[in-house]
Amino acid sequence: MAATIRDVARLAGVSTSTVSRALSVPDLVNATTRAKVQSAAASLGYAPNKAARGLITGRTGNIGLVLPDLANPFFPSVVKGVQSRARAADVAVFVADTDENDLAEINLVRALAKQVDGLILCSPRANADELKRIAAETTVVLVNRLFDDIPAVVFDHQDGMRQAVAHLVALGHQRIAWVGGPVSSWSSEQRGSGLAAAAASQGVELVQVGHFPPYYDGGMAAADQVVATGATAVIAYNDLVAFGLLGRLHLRGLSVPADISVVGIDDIEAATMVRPTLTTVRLPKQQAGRLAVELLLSLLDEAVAPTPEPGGDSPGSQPDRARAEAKTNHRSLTGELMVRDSTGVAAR
Amino acid sequence: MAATIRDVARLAGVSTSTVSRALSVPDLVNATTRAKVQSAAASLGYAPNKAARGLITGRTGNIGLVLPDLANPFFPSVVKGVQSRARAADVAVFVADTDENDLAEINLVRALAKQVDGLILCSPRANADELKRIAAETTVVLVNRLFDDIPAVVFDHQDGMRQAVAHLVALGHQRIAWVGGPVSSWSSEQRGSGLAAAAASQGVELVQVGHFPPYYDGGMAAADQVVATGATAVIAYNDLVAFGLLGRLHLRGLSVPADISVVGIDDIEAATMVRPTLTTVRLPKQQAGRLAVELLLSLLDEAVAPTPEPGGDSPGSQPDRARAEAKTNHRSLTGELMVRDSTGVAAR
DNA sequence: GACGAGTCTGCAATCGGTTGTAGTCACATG
DNA sequence: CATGTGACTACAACCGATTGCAGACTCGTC
Repeated sequence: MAATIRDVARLAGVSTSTVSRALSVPDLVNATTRAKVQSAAASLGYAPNKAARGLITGRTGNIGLVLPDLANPFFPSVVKGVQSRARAADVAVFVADTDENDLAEINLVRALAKQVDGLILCSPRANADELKRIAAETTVVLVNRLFDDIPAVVFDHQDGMRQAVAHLVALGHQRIAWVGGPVSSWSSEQRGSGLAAAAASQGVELVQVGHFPPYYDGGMAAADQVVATGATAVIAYNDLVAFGLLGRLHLRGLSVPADISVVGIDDIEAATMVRPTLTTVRLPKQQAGRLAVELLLSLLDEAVAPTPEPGGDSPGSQPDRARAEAKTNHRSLTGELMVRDSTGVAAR
Repeated sequence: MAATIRDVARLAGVSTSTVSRALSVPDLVNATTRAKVQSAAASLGYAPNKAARGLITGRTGNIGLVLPDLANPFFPSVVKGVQSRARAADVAVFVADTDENDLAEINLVRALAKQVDGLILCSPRANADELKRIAAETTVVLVNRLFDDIPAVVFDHQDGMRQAVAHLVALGHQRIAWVGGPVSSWSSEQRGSGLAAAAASQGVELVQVGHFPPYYDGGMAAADQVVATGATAVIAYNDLVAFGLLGRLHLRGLSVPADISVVGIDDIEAATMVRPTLTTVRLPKQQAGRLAVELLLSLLDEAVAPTPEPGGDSPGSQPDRARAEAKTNHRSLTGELMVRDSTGVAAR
């Protein structure tokens, strides 16, 4: 069906090796030969077979993207970022949805790992040991999770939470509820501790109302507990949970923000579609996706053209530099508070 | 790194061909040999290299899924359906988002086509000629679009629109507005004509207010024209557009459903998160995805073990049966009206 | 005990590329 | 004119699997 390198070679009157070189390392072949080959290739619409190339080079030109739940609008944004960047580098992206299931997650990772050059794990639920093992046998970039020295792109939750708390404090809130996400979620932990720090430094009370599924229903389930805390403002693990809070609060006849202020995290598109529109911390999701790809690609390049063995000739020297280098594999993106209608001056 | 077939062969004390057969066509090898091979393979954690296999078999074990916009929650649902079914068949899925851009669409298709066994095109925007060409050079299944004999999974918009109109008629609405989607959208056309038919047969007036982008902003833009028509009810191209209508109507101080009823199409999750909750036609999105994969896989099987040439021995005979067979490549799924708070008895 | 039939297994070619190595050729130099 | 040099290009092995074909082996039968 498709043209092979042999077809091109025949048409150009050269050998297949010359074709291969003319197309991948043009400097190695004579200019006139190169031109012949290139025009032959063009006229046949030749494109090298990725599988065949991968067989010999050991690289597939594909990457994998594993995430918990495509139905959560947070993730499609990341996917878009990943795709746009990957496309520019001419690599294709396998996308896999784990349905928030950590078992499915490691199975998918295992299955994908063999077909890709590297993997991007977005908000992985896997535990530390599994993560460690995965990273040991595959090139991996984490998004929205930090673990050891595994390269990662994360959001600066400390800062995001600080912004949210500052906003609420300015509105007079003194007692803020926090609706946590899944226990296995790194970002939930980060957001929680970021909040705790922010609340402490800004002199307000923070009360956690537990862990809830990161869906609308999770927010519904949390709402009554939030009300019971007597807090005048609540920060939700993510926007979906915030929506659930809004829904249940409305059912109970409580008015937002008059009776209670609600803050989300993520800034998914729907945040401006609900009423009241949702005050939330916007995370640069697409950018995270793009950065993750860049990080991954640079790691892959590095692997093929390895930098001099760290400490190879002078073992133990410059440990600080080594650590600093490792640090550069962690990119932190800051969020931005979007103030909308769901927050107002504290009740009472 | 990973174990190859040679490693297994060595460990089992047989040749690579025996290993290959023992694992793929077990009947061909002696039971004891087979057991030896299988345990060797298991102990090495052997899994055949897909690229190498693909090289000789011509099949990659991958499929591609192309869709207009992952940010529209309609599509992630389809993706989920596709993935769950594909995973069961051990095929991996490339996902590509075209950003509603028909040019990007054909480029992506072209790029993907070489790396996959088949393609699922979801709500493709490509025109007829391009579609024809694509289908000619790749195994393709369409979702949410019908064209010629290309295998497809579609939704029965006739019926969905009939349900929506019946609901509105029962509420006393006599003049219904229709907010169309993109002009290049097949489903918009279908929904429009389905509506026209339903309105005619049920004796109510239908007024189209043009074509709008399938986003929240499209609904915002359409709302004022809808109001100007004097219609007491409006059906939107999809839920996102309906949300936009709700938003703009609210801004204008109109109350839904007291002043005007709003109906969406899709039933994305957010339909129950907005206020008022949205009456909408639920489309079985995941099922569509699953069916599309099944259709695609069966077509691929067929291609490898082709059925007797249609009309080969008795040309021209049984044209009806042939046509009926072609028809079986079109699956139609019916939607279901979800009545919620955005529809009520007609104003006045 | 030899031969035929029937099973099973191994050899080797093949898929479409890449790449180390050896060979060709033109040219310049002694 | 013979030889050395450098710049290209062709040959062939190889990546990891699959598969047609032929050889080996077992067993039953005459």
